[in-house]
Amino acid sequence: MVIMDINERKQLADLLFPNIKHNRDYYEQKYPERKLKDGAMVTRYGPSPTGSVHLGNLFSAFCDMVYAKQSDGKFILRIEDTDQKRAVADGIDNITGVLKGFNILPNEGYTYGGEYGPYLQSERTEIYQTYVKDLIVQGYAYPCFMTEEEIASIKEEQEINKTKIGIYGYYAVDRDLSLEEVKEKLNNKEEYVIRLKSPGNAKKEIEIIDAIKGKMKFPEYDMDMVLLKKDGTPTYHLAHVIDDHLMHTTHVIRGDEWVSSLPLHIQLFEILGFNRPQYAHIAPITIKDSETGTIRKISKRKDLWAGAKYYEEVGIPIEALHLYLATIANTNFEEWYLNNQNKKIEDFEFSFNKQAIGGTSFDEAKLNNICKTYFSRKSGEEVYNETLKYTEKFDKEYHKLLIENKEKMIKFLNIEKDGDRPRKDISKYSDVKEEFSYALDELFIQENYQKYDGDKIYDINLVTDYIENYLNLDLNNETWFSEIKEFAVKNGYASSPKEYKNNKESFKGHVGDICEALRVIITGRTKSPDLFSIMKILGKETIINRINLYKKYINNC
RNA sequence: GGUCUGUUGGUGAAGUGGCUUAACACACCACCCUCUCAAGGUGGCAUUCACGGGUUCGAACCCCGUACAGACUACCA
Repeated sequence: MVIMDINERKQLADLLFPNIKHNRDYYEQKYPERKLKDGAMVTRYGPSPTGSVHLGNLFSAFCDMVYAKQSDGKFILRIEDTDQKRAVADGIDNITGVLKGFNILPNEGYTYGGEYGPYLQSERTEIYQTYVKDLIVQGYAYPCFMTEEEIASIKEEQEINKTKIGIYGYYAVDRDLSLEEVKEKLNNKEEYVIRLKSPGNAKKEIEIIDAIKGKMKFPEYDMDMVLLKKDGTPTYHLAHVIDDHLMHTTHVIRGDEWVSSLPLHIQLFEILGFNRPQYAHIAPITIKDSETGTIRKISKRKDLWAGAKYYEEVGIPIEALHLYLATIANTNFEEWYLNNQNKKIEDFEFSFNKQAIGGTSFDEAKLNNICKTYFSRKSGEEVYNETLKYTEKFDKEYHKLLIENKEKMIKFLNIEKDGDRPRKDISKYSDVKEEFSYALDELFIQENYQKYDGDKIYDINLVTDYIENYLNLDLNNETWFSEIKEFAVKNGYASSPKEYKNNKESFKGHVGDICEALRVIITGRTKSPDLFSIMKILGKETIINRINLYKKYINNC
């Protein structure tokens, strides 16, 4: 075995990369240190355009944004598209579109521009190769001609021997090929990858401090990992190290599926002579599988809510989703927000040591509750306007009705909004149509008492008498209620449920029963927001029409 | 098989050796308020922090072992 000397390595490097013009100093100068204030974090989100975006991606990008923003740093969007095989048409547009749609806005990167581009890894091949060329000269990388079959049989052997799987030490057969041998293989047009010639010793231990997970110990990395693939494009590992160095990332926030490759990344930073960023590995969003009972990562296929599109389609407000992401990002956010109801997410100081270490389970009920609270704090007009944006895209018919009935709808949406106990009955934009189906005649006629789930038939004469002869829509709520009590008493009903309960034989029922009849006839359901408010908005004429509608309904029964 | 990381009520979780008779929120249940619902109020819901050992005057918190779960172990990211 002959180990190449420096001159041979230089020859090899030129042989392998004849077209690389620049040396690494060129890039080091091209991408100088950023001029940011002390403590500013430079974060980056690096999606690969392989399909639809899911909640976990959104969460990761959200964290990047929040930490950069609060420290007056930079949040970079870098597209990690080095694997052409996995690329999906429109993948990139989809990602940028979804991020924008969810109001997660990078301040530098692909489509956002900046001084540290290109931000598409597929356009950075020359940069990666420049550094790899240098690594070959340094003796830290070499061409490996092993075929897929050879590697597979090594893996098989390692499985049988129960040793560590991979290409390292004894198994790295092309590690110390002589220059002549390499030339010969090259002449034979043998295909090759460039592998790291790892200087690590697995018997030694390294310690790494992760901003979220804390102290972690690993054996030193000793595998000859692929740096450049057969087609000359980099693997994730190489691209990560070079990009984050050149873009001056200060904090690598990424999913914790990467912690296992941390020793590799650390080693790459070392042999390349780069300062390394801080790492913050975030826990994946998990779910307890209802079938198996086990905890697993969320899955776009199995979990409806896992896909980013779901939130848009169903009408979850972006801000509410941000609130939810913030509560899973920092464990103390929820309580803070409860105590600081009028503050915004931006006012909260996120910190890595308040970030969950284990998997964070998705809690749909909690999201729902956050949404309800969100809606309850919005005025009727705000809810109207936001709903309009939603229906424009997802419910054209209803959208038209909303526009035609703006004033009226806002009034409905404002029912029981004032005071410190606003209604909490809407959790998403699509609920508006559902919850206020009685508001508009067009919808009500369609629905026509189908929602009524009881089997009572209400006294039409009593209701008609009340509406025609007693109802005064100019009153306020309290006087209205005392009047309907009087009406109840006049007709042999008790004025309160309590009174009725104590003396059932003397009454036909109580005010509540009359209200129930009114409610069902007017709204088609046994539950509704404040009845008098609804009647006021609807007006006497509409109410009378509904009584007639109810008559028809009864006759058909 | 190997490496790494986790394991606190129905759920999300707080907790970094004495302030913990385990916070808070969601869910659930009961009662109250009440014309229905939503909301609100009051109370209930882990005698115990996966299990077994150890260190300590003292442990959910530190150490060791076991079990279980998750991630990685690709020329994918």
